[in-house]
Amino acid sequence: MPELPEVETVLTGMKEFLLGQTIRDVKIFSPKLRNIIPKNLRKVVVNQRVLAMSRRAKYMLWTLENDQTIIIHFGMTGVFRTRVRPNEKYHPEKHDHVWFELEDGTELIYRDPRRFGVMDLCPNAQLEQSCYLNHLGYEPLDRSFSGRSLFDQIQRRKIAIKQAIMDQKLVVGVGNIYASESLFLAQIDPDRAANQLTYEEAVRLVSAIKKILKSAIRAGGSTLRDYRRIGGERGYFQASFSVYDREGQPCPDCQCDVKKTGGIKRIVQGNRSTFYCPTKQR
DNA sequence: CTTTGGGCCTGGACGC
DNA sequence: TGCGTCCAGGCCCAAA
Repeated sequence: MPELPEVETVLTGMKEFLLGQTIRDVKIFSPKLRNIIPKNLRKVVVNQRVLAMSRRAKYMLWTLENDQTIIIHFGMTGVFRTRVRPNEKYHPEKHDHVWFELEDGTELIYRDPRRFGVMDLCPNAQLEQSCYLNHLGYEPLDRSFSGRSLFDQIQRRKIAIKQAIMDQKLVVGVGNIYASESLFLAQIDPDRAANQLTYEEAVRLVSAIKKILKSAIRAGGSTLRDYRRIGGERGYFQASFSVYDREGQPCPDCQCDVKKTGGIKRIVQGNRSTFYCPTKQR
């Protein structure tokens, strides 16, 4: 469950019941995710209050009283679900990896079938220098991420612009879906070399990225397969996709004869699917 | 420095 | 029904 809008939506949902609460217990069922969950997680976390919750890139961060932070990344298929005051004891289901119990009895379960996610600890003071955060680029919704900053960053990049905006060293949080959608809104061909964009195109692209991410957050993210909000609800931004996963269909306000043009095209860039409209995107 | 390709994992859809 | 292949929202790292 991956990109920025999904992480932001889950963060907002989880703040409502986790922020300010004390973690009463933790159990790890399978420590092997992308990295090994630290053995001392339980020891470090139990009886600690969650003082702050935030997001950096696609990472969710829980700041504890003891100046430690829990770092969580959902990989491709990570989800949290809750159980509230269950009558029967919890038995882990397939792919349940970590279980938290809160002071009010709420149980929080991390599930991740493909185990590409991350759960780790880091002292607050070292968080920015940690291997997870130290190389990350601009937050796309920050004012500092502008047409100028993107334009400057891509001057030496010959890769396709679509791959450039998915590079977390440049700008974070933009994954495969929102990269395609942003490039459609900016009317830029995803296969253009990054350093061939004009300044005006960079401005247009940055404003498209911000607009797409904000409206996806308002829609609670996109649910294609695994992603769910904390209460199990689906996001509904997928209903607003212009091009993603719509190969052969007309794009919004399409004036073409789709029988002739073939509609939206799917290409592969860096082993990932890209969807775009060859007529509108140049 | 940048770029490319492989690897990490499981499950679902599809063709035969 | 079963088997093989391909595909999936992310990220890291070695090698060129």
